[in-house]
Amino acid sequence: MILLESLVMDVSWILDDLNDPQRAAVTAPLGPLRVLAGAGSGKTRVLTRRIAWLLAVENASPWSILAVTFTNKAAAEMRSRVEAMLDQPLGGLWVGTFHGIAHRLLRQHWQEARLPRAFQILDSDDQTRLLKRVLRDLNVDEKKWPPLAAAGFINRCKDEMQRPANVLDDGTPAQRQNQRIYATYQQECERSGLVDFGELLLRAYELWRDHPNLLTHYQERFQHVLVDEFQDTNTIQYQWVRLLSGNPCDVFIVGDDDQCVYGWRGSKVENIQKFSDDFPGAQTIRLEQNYRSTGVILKAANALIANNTGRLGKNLWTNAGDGDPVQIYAAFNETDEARFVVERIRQWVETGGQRRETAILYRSNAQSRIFEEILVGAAMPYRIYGGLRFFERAEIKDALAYLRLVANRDDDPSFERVVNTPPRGIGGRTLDLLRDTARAESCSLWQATSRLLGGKALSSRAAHAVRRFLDLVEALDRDSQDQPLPERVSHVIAYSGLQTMYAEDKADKGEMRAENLDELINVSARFIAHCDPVITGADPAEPDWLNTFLAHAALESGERQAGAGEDCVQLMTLHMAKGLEFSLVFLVGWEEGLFPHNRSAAQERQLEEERRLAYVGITRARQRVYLCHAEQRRWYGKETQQNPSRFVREVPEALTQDVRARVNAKLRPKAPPALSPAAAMAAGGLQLRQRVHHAKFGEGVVLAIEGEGYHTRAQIHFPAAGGPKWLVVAYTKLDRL
DNA sequence: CGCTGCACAGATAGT
DNA sequence: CTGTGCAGCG
Repeated sequence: MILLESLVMDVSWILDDLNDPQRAAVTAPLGPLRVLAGAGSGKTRVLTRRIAWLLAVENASPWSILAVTFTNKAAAEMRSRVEAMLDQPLGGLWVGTFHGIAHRLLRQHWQEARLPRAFQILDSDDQTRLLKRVLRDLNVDEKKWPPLAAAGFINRCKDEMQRPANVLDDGTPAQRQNQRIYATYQQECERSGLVDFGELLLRAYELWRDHPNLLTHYQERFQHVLVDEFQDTNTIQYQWVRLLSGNPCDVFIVGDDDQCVYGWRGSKVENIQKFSDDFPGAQTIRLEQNYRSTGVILKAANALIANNTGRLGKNLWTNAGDGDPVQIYAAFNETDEARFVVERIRQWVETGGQRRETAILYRSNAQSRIFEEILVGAAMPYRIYGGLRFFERAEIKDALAYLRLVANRDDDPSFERVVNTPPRGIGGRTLDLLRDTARAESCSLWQATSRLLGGKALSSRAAHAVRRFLDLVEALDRDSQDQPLPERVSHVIAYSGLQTMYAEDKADKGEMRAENLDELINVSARFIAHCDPVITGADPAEPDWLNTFLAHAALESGERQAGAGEDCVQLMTLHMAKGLEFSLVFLVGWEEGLFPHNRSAAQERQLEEERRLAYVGITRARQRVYLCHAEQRRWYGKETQQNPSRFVREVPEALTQDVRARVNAKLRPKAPPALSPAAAMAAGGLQLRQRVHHAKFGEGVVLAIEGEGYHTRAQIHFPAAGGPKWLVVAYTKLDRL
């Protein structure tokens, strides 16, 4: 094989730095291939090299390759890596998420998919809002049938490729009710030209299933299909890949069953396990050498994941030495935990480490708050990923709703969202009438409103207000039609009255919201500048920028790149951290109830998924990992006692080291020594901005004081000692200057 | 109709 | 603690 290659051409640039199994995967003969790639074993590298191999050695056209990833970020990175490697843009190459690719197909074949040309995408928030309305229409009590539960049911159905008609009737009233809600919701979506995330996949699947000529076209075109993170595919994604891969097929899938953490979204770890059954002749290659972590980190991760059953099994190993033990820190409470972490990062930076090489990983976003607070206090640059994203902000959704109405008048959720935003005198009564009419005539709210305006049903005052709204949207459309997108966005924000409404809102966040609206204009301008119509599915000849942008807003989480270049501590959920690596990793909140989460601990299947998440967390670390848990934590505003997570115990003791809580131990409330009068005076007498002297740190200034009595801590900036320090006042001798 | 204030429930993860 | 829903007043 090697000999043959050297005769044909020099392929060392593709294969040089690969180990044997990696090379075997990259150069494998065409046909179904499964690569089981452990954490840190060079998975992404193998995928990108395989694409390069197909292009350079197998003479594949970029046109014939489809690569699927799970996040937009991963897709963008893969494309740029391959393009960099081959030193040329590869326009014909399709790289994207399942949702992105499905969307592109539906835009291109909207007629065959029986969708209106300007169909819009519902994000989960939109979906829940729409469901609330559906539940009201069906007279279902929201208390008994939470909209979120209904959304869960519908999404599960779609993930399992079930239309309302083929939902299994198990005879329970609950199932019937859910089915009824699903059917009504679906009708509403159809009428409004709306497609939710699950629908994107299901429609794309049905598009091919019901149009054999289209399917054949794509089967012939995509000779080579590559799927990353295959362990996270759900039923419909799996079937979609099967449908696309004709026979013979070249399907190259990469995944790690131990990193399947999206079961809640319908992903099936079985998919990667049964691949070899469904794709005859499939070969399997295991990548087991880890290039990322120390021996101790790998052993810890291996020991933990060994508690799971039904794994495909692999044995991760490394050439690297053992390295430091896993550090375990038992914090008093969440504040102590955060202080400890930030202090250790400060030490890391002090000894020459980079902040961007450190990560704080938590189970749920709510945990980020306290870290943010402490990081701000320590003046340490940080970046939080996830949380409330740009396109999810209320003011942005308002603006997008106007834009969506401009694109498609029948978009009922958008209509409802802004019909009275800013307030123009359209209240609940009027809206009820509009809804009833729409329902009675099976038409959209927009159409119902137009009809009502022709009759006498509306009071003259309501009719006037409603007419103003319709005229406004028509005018927004007409007056901005010939403008480029950013001007259009700007026009809509200004003339809809949103800009004024938020600018005049003196309450807490008005000003920031007005700024965000301005930012939306910039975002749309950047979108035009950087968007590749080929990637987003726009018709390159005559892109419908408005629709393309609206789809982008729904599909792309819209995290802001600002500050990405700065050297920042990285904060994110364990889920988001999958695929990333850091030198120093803090895994925080390892407490029963929090991680594993309460709702997952009862069921073995879910517990195993939590364990895989723990595995993902540990294997993110190159050099050193900390497991932190707090004994007490504020939850829902009240203090709760917490026990260490079982996952802490599942790391063998021989690999761990307990961090002795020095200063922090003294803070524990257990039998606190009586506060001496002198200490009380010392604590009470300290003031902000006061200048003090410390025997070791020299002169300093008090930046912050918190706690009271015995617990009082002060943050004091000591220039001579290199920055601010938190001191327990009762234990510190400070001279006031 | 629109606003304010109060009661209440609710938070795992993300395309 | 925070966002949402609903009642009651201006």
